[in-house]
Amino acid sequence: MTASLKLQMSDNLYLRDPQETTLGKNIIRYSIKMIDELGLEDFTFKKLSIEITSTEASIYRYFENKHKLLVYLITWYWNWLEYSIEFETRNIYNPEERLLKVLCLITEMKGRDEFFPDVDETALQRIVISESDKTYLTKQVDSDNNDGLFRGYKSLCAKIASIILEINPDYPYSKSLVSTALQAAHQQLFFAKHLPALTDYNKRGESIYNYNYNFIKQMMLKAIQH
Amino acid sequence: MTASLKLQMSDNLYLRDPQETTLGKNIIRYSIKMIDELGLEDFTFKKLSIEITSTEASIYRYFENKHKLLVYLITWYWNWLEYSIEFETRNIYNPEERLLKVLCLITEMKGRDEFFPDVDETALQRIVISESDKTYLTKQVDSDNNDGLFRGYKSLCAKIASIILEINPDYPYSKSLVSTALQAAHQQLFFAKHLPALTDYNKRGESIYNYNYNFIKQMMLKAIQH
DNA sequence: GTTTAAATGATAGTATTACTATTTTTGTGT
DNA sequence: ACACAAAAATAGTAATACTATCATTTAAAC
Repeated sequence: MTASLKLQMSDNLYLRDPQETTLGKNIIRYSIKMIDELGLEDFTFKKLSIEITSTEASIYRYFENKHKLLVYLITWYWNWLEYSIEFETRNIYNPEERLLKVLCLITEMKGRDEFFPDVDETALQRIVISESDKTYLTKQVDSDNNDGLFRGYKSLCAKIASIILEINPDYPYSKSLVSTALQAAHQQLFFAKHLPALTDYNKRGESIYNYNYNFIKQMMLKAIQH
Repeated sequence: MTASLKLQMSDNLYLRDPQETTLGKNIIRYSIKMIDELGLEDFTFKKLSIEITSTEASIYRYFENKHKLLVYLITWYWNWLEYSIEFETRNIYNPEERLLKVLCLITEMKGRDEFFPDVDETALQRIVISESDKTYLTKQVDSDNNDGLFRGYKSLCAKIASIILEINPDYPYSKSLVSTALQAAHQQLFFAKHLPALTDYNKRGESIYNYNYNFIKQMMLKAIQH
């Protein structure tokens, strides 16, 4: 059995649900591929429509614009991460242990998850690394936030922050620490690849993912210790 | 005496030095104003040229494109920060004390620096908060890096990292910690304002700047302690 | 199996963006 | 008064980010 799952995406993220139709699934699949390859700025609905032999107008029926599509993809990733955390920390009752598992999930390189055959998680992780900040670094952030576009990210942060509070209920910066760590998890990967002077990663021996895990683990555990 | 200073900007950041001419200074002054008001995506050379009653073509003689102009502005800010660190930590010989001073400089709200009358540092700080990541989160990051566009940021990070190593020469993540902290210093301000669910800042009492200082101080000092 | 409605495709059009090119004007130094 | 560089004026192009209209395919409902 290879059951396939579907993440429930909140309906403010699209005009028409892309998980419901072939065209919609194509939009998701190929937008991931193309944003990964071209970068967000060079990616256009026009190019996507050619790639999937459809039309711009059809894509606009699913997503208001490129920005909304990006938010959708990134949110999918956060929802997927939160789901894997849920899944992988089942039956771990010790909060320290659970936190370590979470850190592992946050910092590891993602492979394909066969439960979600329509999404290339590896490519999507690369997109998250280089494009996710652009979802909120805009002038319309407040209105987007009002529309609930960032609920996925907030929910993920809240979940991890709650583990921290289990470990140390007096730690006053749980949410700040989590949002900082999540950011660092991606930023350090980007830096290691493109601006290595901004990290201490040194290829000999360790993998970058391992380096990153250790860096963030050390930072977080020290920060929250009594 | 109100001497005015000029930060030496490396010449790969522009086509014609904007600090040399009235038009150049206008480009700097009004691009800061307009990017702050409109956001990077809605800011165009066309609009800027109208604001300063000049032409697009004239602006293009100073900067290859909008992206390069942004990199210039952000680099100016990093250079200015590094210069203020130099200035403000003179005669502080204790590295812990120096680090605290640096953290203060990184997290405080910037007012106008009368030594640089052409730059509105307060507006520029807001731009750094919401736009600085966009300097490197592009597909051309490697070629930009090759052209030396990120030297200012690297130099700032290296300087702060060296203080950390003075405090604890065995700490293996000095540069990662600094790049993470610098990022957090801006990100948390942004979140506090626009996505407060991602921080623990709670308006009662403390200012956001103070909150942020304390958060980052706690995180860094714990991380580097023996 | 036909009707009907929804989804998609085809086509066209617009304002704006991100430039490049050329030519004229202005201002400055000698 | 002349030379020269900087800037302004003007024009033009390909691409982007849409919107609108209408025809066609498809799928669901009766």
